[in-house]
Formats: sequence, C-alpha cells, structure tokens
Amino acid sequence: MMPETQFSANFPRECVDEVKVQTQDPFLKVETVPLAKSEKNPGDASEMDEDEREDGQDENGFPRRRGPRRKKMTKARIDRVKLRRVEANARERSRMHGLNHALDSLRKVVPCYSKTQKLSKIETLRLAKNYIWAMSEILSTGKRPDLLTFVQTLCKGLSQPTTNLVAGCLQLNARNFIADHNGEAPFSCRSPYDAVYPPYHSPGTGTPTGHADSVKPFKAASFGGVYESFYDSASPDCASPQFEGPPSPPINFNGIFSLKHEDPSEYGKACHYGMRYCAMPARGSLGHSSMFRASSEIHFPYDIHLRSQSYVVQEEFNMPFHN
DNA sequence: TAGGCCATCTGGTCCT
DNA sequence: AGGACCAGATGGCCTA
Repeated sequence: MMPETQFSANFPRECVDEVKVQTQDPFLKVETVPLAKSEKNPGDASEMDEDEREDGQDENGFPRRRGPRRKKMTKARIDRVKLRRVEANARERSRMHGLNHALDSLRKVVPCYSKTQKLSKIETLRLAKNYIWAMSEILSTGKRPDLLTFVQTLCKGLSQPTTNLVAGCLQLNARNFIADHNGEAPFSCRSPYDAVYPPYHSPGTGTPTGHADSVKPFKAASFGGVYESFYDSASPDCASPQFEGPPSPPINFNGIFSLKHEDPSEYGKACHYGMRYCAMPARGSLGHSSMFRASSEIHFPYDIHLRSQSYVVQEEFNMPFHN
C-alpha cells in the first residue's frame, strides 16, 4: 500500500510539482546545502545562470564552485531532472521489492518459516548465516551435533523473540532451551531428539510430486527421524543401507540451499557455483552415501550437483521448522 | 509513548 | 547520460 504522498511507478508526470510539495519535501534540505541548489531546487532557479554572474559568487553569495560549468537550467531541463528523479524512485522501489522478494525466498528455506510471524530482515539474515554455518560444520566434521547444540548454533546472535520463535518452531521445550541457551541451566531432555514433539509426520512420505523417481520417502516420519536420517547418511560411520535413493539433505552444494519454490528448470543456471570443500577429506561413506549424489563430471567432495534432488527433500526436511 | 521495523524518497558514487 | 547501488532521512505502523 502506497502512502498518498508518495509516488507510484505510474504516477502522472504532470503532477510532479504538486506532489513534491506534499511529500517529504526534500527541497527543505536544499537551504542548508547551497552547493546543489540548482539541482535540488530547480523551481527556484533564476533565469540567470550562475555562470553568467560576474562577481565570482553564486546567487547566495557563496564563492562560485570550480569545475565544469553548470548547464543552464532551462524549463525543459528542469522537467527532465524531475522526470528522472521520479523514474529513479520507481526503479529504486522496484529494486527494493526485488530485494524483499529474495528475502522472502530466504525466509522459506531457513528453519522457522512462518507466514503469520515473519522474521525481520536482519533476523532472517542472521538465522540464514547460522544455518549455513551449522550445516558447514556438520559437513566438515562429519559429526552430528545434538539437537540442542544445533539449535543453539541457529540462534546465535538472534534476538530473544526470534530465539523463542525458533525454539517454538522446533517444538522444543522453550524453557529448557532458553535457560541452557543463556548458560544458566543444563538441558534436561532424555535425548536431544526427544525434545521434539509432537512427532512430525511428513506429508511427503508418500510420493513427492514430480520427483517420485528420484526421491524416496524418509524412513521415519517424525522430525527426529528426518533429522536422524540426514545424519545417518551424512555421518561416515552411519551409512545406512536402507537409503539407496537420495533423500538428499537440505543442502544444495550449488550455493548450499535450493529454494523451495524455485523453478527446477532454473537450477541448471546456478550450477557453475561449485561448493569447495578443500579442507574436507574425501570420505567414502559420504561419497557413496545415499544422501549425496555427485554428478559424473565432478569429483566429490569438491563439486556436487544436487539441485533436482534436494528440491523436494529439503522441503521435507525444513517442514518441521515451518508452520 | 518509546522503540523496532519497514517502505519510500533522495542525493552521491560508480560504472557502462 | 543514465542505470545500479548505497546510505541517510523521514514518516507510518505495530507492539510492549
């Protein structure tokens, strides 16, 4: 919803002068910034250009600026400056909308997505960073952290409300989590996976639409099952023979994550991003893991193409985080 | 009511 | 010249 006093992209150009008065009145600044007066306050530009003055001062008595001589502000030029400003505003709005759209996409792929309680921009970025960090740690160490550690990593640097939200999305006992998060009390669950309740029943345990040939259902329907299945396959000593098909992790190596709603046909366009794991030794169990499928033209673990496989499975993985 | 978040406008800078 | 990007300013909305 656009405020009445602001321009829209298709605002009639002949109305610019009138609206300029109604809006935030940027020309008020001009009085304290005399150097840019002719640009910012073209309406006041006198017919006599500063270059035509002979006393070495501008119309305000300031010494005339050096540099290229300013062009005369004719009526046509003034109109053109105004028009360009309006068009620039529209582009800027469009650009910011694009940025917001990208942020919305990011919100959908980080844990804790809620349509009703959106994460703020800054919290979305922080959570995404933590998520990437957590996943990178898992991949680089090959070890599975307990759920609490995982959540704590996700919540580092997040505000208390967002921490609560993430904990809530993870269906943790928020009190236990937050106490421990602050280092004041130990986490008391029997098992970190037991902290998740009620069990998550994946709607995708049947046949994922459009990916039935490449994606197999998770062996467990609960979130713990999803979580564990990920680790079972990612862990060097837990390669499960039960998983022969992808499910792939919620990680896309062509930029780490795939977008849930991104057109799969677009995936190939991003394939030039190869996630480099130079510090990670090649682990056979990872290399033939059901969770990771390297394309034939690449050399695991340095380049992996997973987009089409991670597309659906990541959605399932993240489902418990979302509401 | 203060503070957080957000959308928008704006001018400056850089690049093509 | 014009577009993209950026950061500062401003005002509106919402919530504790």
